[in-house]
Amino acid sequence: MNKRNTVQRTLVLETVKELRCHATAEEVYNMIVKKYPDISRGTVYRNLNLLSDIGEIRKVEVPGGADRYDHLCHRHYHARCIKCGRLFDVEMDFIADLEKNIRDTQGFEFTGHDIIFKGICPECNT
Amino acid sequence: MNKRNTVQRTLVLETVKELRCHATAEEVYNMIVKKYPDISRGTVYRNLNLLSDIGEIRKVEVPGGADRYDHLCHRHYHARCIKCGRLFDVEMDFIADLEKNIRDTQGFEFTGHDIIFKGICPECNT
DNA sequence: TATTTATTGACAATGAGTTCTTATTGAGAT
DNA sequence: ATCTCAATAAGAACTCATTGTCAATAAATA
Repeated sequence: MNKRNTVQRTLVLETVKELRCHATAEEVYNMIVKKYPDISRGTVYRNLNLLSDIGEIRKVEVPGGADRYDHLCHRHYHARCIKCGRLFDVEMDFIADLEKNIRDTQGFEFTGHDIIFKGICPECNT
Repeated sequence: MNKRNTVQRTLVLETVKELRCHATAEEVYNMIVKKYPDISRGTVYRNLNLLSDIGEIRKVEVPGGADRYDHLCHRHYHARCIKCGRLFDVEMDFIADLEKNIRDTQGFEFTGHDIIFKGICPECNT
């Protein structure tokens, strides 16, 4: 099951890099389709997953929204407005060793974490 | 727009309490439907959202998985197995003042947070 | 060049959740 | 106790993001 270099795969990787941080699959698709109209959505999804599996890009799963794909930019957290439901980036240092605080891992092998803050966004707070 | 006490609403609340922590909407629905076969999925979703809006239960949004609903047990964090997708409780002190670390709140009024660890559970790690 | 098989495009299917329409019902007013 | 009517329910249809299926295509290699 070795990987092949396809035009489509290369385009997906290039486009994620080009779009910088947290592009959605749809955004990547829309960008590619301008230059390569025959590409299918499925191919974009498949390659985004494959590229994140082999560590070329990072998948950021977002509750209540489309997954985001980052080229290797800084790790960050998110906040959701409890009124309008929108998601925002939070300016806070990434806590790399948060897993150390877990008392009893119970055999779980931790590989990372997400933090989702909740609150009311400026626009809803009037 | 005042709330009414309906049989269905009561059932949803009772069931979330009964199932203890982090039940999904689907689990709540499956439990209720045994005793009350006419309830609709929509009603369960609507009431879970309503009950969490008024603070009777707590919604835990899980990236890459269905939302969970906790009865008001002690605040705690969760871990999601990236292989089987199941959710586990994590034994770690609640960080009450985590919001203090946010550099620029940008007018956002924070009211809380969730942390979801990722990793591989003991059963999947064999 | 021929062969093998990973990958693609097209699109159906899924999962989670929301929204629509119509009918019903809880609870305050009479 | 009955009336009234907005809140709510049932059930279907829908959205959105994503995955699965499969015949056709095209990289890698032999």
